[in-house]
Amino acid sequence: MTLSEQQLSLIEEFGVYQENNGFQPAVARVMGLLLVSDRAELTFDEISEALNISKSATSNALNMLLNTGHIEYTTFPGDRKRYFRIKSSNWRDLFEKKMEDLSHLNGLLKRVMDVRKRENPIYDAKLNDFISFLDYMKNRMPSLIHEWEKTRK
Amino acid sequence: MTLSEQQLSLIEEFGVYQENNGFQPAVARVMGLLLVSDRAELTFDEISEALNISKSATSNALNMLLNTGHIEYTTFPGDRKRYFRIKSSNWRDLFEKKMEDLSHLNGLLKRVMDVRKRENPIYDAKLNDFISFLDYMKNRMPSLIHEWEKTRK
DNA sequence: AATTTAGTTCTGTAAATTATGAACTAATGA
DNA sequence: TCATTAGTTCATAATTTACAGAACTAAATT
Repeated sequence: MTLSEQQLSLIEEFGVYQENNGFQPAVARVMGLLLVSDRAELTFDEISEALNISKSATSNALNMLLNTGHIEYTTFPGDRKRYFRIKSSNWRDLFEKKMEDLSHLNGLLKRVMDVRKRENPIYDAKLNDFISFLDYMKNRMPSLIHEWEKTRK
Repeated sequence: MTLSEQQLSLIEEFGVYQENNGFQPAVARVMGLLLVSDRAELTFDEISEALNISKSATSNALNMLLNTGHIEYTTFPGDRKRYFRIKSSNWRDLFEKKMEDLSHLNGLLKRVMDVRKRENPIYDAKLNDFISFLDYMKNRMPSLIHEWEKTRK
């Protein structure tokens, strides 16, 4: 399997992006490779060779991605290899994780408001604003998604 | 300055949350402390003592947060100390960063679609869907924010 | 039965991160 | 003038992480 310059640099850029989302470097590169490769499904050895990472790193990365539900694999009769691919259903999950993350933040901020006893309540107004903003966004999400789905048909 | 059990554990939880957003542990704790403390403004030594971190770690954390615009300070005549507080304007920025991050992702995904030559275009449909979904969300954001502002008045 | 294949698991370690403590500075106060 | 205050800077120590390489396993193939 050969990768173009563009594919290689996109793997790196996507890799860095996913490192910032908490993935290990090699794990993030595997995701990038499965995303940009011309073939949707790649074997263990193809991944290891394309990214120039050891078998142990490859094994670790693939198992991590399998456990977290980011990839899956198929097999073919009479072929012991597994063919790994990105779980396409996971795109929407990625968005939802960001939203859940904001929800988590909002939970923390609400507890902040409960816990602290500010002598000067001026500082509370802005924080309350933000909390209500996040609540509003969260409430609007389902209808937004619904509206988008309508535009698709 | 004394902190309740609740405040202490909230500092830790918020700290972990911000570590996942790429902040150093001590930096994340300083943000947490400034957020939950009863007084909105704290001095260098109060921060250092409350969190039990060295002066150098405190200095590093405060300068980092000042440089990135997360905190600011006031001074008072005849008092050499600086009084640090969270920049309240930064709440909305936090949300915007998440949105920009999704925008960055979408840019990468569009390039993925350009670069790869999938023999089986079935895998492309889902990705295209997600790209269009992110575009839709981005376009709707300004009006959503506007709507929220109206509910506030 | 021996070899190959498709991985996994187990050390070891290089590199990066994060914090400490000690020495320093620059301004203020006694 | 000497001490104190409010920090900063630097060298270094302690962790953490991330991966390589070698040894291993379990199934299939020869």
